[in-house]
Amino acid sequence: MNNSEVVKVFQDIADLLELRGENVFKIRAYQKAARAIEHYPRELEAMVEEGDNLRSIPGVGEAIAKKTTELITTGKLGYYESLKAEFPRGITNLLAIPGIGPNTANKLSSELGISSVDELERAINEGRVAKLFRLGEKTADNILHQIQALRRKDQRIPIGEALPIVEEILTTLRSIPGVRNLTPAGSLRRFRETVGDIDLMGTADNPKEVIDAFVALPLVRQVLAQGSTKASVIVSGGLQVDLRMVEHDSFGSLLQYSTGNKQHNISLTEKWHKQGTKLSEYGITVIATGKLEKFATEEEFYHRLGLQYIPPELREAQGEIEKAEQGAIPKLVELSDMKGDLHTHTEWSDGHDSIEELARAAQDMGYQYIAITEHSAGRGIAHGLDVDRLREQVAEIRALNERSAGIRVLTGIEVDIRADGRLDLPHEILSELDIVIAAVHSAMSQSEEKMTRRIITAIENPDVDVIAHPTCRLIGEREPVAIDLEAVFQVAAKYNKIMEISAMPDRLDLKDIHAFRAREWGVKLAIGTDAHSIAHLALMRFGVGVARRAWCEPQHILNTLPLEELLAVLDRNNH
DNA sequence: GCCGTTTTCGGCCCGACTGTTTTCAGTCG
Repeated sequence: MNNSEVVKVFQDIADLLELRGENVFKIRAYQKAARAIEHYPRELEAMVEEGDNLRSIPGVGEAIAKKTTELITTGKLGYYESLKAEFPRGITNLLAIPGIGPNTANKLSSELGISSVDELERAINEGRVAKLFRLGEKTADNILHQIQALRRKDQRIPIGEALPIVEEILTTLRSIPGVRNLTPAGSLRRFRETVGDIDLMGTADNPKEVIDAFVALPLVRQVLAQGSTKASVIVSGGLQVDLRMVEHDSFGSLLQYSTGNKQHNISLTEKWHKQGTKLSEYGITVIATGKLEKFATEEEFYHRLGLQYIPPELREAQGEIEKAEQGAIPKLVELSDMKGDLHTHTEWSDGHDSIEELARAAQDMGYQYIAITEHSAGRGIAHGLDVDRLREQVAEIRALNERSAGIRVLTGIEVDIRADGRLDLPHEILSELDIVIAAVHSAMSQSEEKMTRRIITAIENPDVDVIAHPTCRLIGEREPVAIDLEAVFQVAAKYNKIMEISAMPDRLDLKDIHAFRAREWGVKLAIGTDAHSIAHLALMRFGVGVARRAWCEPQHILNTLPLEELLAVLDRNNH
C-alpha cells in the first residue's frame, strides 16, 4: 500500500468524522496527518517493514501510527470500515462540491435521502433542495453551478503549462505605469509540480486600473468577479486566475499569507499565538495592545518573528520553521548556479536542431558545457544511435570542440537499460564517452522487485555515470513504474553514481520528495532538461525548482560544477 | 487526535464571504 492510498483513507476518515459532528480538533488532526504523509519523502510501507517509528512524522501520534500500521499490514482498517458503515455509501462525494460542508451534506442525506452528486442534481432541478431550512433558491443554484463546474473542471495542471500563461499576464500588467509589485503566490510560487487556481498579488498607485486591465486581457474567457481590489477570471485553457491588489506597506504580509502551504501558515500562527501575537494577511497584531504591524516585504515579516527568511519552495511544513529559528535554512541552488546541461538530443536522434546550433544556444545562456546524449538504438526508441553512428558523432563533436571555443561539448549517450538491466551498447564505445546516462524506456510494467534489480544492475555497471528519470512517470499521463527508490539510492550512494532530476515539466523525475531522499542518502544529483530543441534548454528552471523543493544547495548538484571539476568527477567512475 | 521554551492536560489559526434571517450558521482559503 503506497502513501497516497494511506492519505486517501485518512482524508476520508476526516470527512466521515465531520459528517458525524465529531470534535473539530480531532478532524483537524486526521487532516493534518494526511497532509504530512502526502508530503513525506519515505514510503510508510517500507518504514513499517523496517520497524521504523511512524511517530517521527509530525502530526502522527500513537493512534494514527497504530491505524497506519494496521492499514499497511492487513490492507484494511477496522475503524475506517465501521465509520463508513454509519453513513450512506458515497455521501462523502457531496463534500467535494464547493459550498457543501458536513451540515448541508447531512441535511441532504437525512431529509431527502441524497447520497450522490447525480441524485443531488436531480433534487435541485425538482426544487426540493431550495425548500430545506436555511437553504434557498440562491444556494441551490450555486450548488448546481458548482456541480457543473466540477464536472468540466480539469485536474490540477502541470506547472509547465501554468507558468507561461502566468508570465504572459504578468508581463502585460507590469507594463502599466504605477505598478510596483506583482507576483504569483500559492503553489505556483512554491513551484509545486501541478497547480490548481493561480493567485496573483500586487500593489500599485492605481489598483483599479490594474484590475480593469486584468479582466480585459485577451486570454480572459470569463470574468467571475471584479471589484476595486480583487478580480477572478477564467483564462483560455480553463485555468482560474485571481488577482488581489493591496497597499504598498502591506504587500509582504499578504504575499506571505497567500504563499502557504496551509500547514506552514498554521504552524507559524499557532506558534506565535502562544507568544501573544496574532498573524494574519494584514500583518502581526500584538494581542495585548491590539496594535497592528504591517510589512512591505516578506523578509521583514519573517525577521520580525525572529526567523531567517524562508524561501517559498521550503514552505511545506517540513521542518523549515525550526531550521529558520536556528538560522539553518540552506542556501538553495539557483538557476544562475547552473554551469551546463547534461541531457540533450539533436537531429542525430529525435531532436530538432544540430549539435552546433544547440551548443551555440547553450553558450548564449552562459553555460560552460553541454552534453549531447542521444538515444541508443534499443528497440522502441526513435532513430537511436548504434555503435557506428555514435562513433561518427563523437568524431564530429571532437572536431567541433577543436574549431570553436567558448563552450565545451561533451560526448555522451542516453543508453537504454534493457529489461534485464544490461545496457543497449557495449563497453567498448561507452568507455570512450565523457558521460553515460542510462534510462528505462521499455518493459515498464515489471514487478517492483524486477525493476529495482534492473536499475541497480545499471548503477553497478562501471560504464554508467547517471540514471535518468527512474520512475518513468509522465505527469497526468503515465503512472510511475513500481520501484524501490530507497534501495536504488542506497546503491547509488555506495557507487558514487548520479541520479538525474529531469527538468522536462511533464516528467520532473526524480520528483521533489524523491530528490530530497536521494540527497539525504548522500547521492549526488544532476539536473538535465532532456532538451529535444533549443527552446527546451530554457526548461532548466523547472528542474532547479524541484531541486530547491528538495532542499538542495549548489554542492548537491553535479552541473553546478565548472567544467574541469565536472570532468574530474565523471572520470572517477570509468573511461 | 496531537502535542509540549505555559509539557502529560488543556489547549488547538485567522478572517471573510454568502445567503438566510433579523443575528448568525456554514463554508472557504
